[in-house]
Amino acid sequence: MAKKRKRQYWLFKSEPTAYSIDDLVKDKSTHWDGVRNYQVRNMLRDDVQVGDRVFFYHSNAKPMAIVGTAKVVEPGYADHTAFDSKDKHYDPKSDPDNPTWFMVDVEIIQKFETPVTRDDLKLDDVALGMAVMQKGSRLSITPVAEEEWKTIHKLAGAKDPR
DNA sequence: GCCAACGTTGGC
DNA sequence: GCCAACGTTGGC
Repeated sequence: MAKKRKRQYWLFKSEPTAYSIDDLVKDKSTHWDGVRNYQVRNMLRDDVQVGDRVFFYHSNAKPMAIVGTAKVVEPGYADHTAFDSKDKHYDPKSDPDNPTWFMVDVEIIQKFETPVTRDDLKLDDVALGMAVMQKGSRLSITPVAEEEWKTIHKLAGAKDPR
């Protein structure tokens, strides 16, 4: 039997005006579409796997915060919004037979009762080390260490369900 | 292949 | 609203 890959952790950014944690609570699961950055594309295509855990982060928001968690339920596949000329993220250069852009599906685990705000994150040494906290960090998806995953659950006063 | 101009992201 | 930090584009 093949050796089981260890679960990995990620942080996905979204502007709540575009898609918020409440939208995910309502939808239960969603396509994480619209990524148009090659570094992030590579992660969605190659690295993000079913069962991986995801922090949902609100960017450009009041407050900016980690607002909940989700899990990956479908690995990277073609982002069909790139093929739709009416879509905001339409990219005529992406060929359906050899797509440029990828997305994954995620499903809600929990919305934190107490979001962990960016200001909170600054006050914790472990949280402060997260990729999303580094100056100039613009990637909409970044890897998260297991220690960071646990620390943020503590800061949220939340359980980390299996 | 270089790099200046331009556009976008996203914190402050 | 400002602007730093990038990523992308296109002329050369």
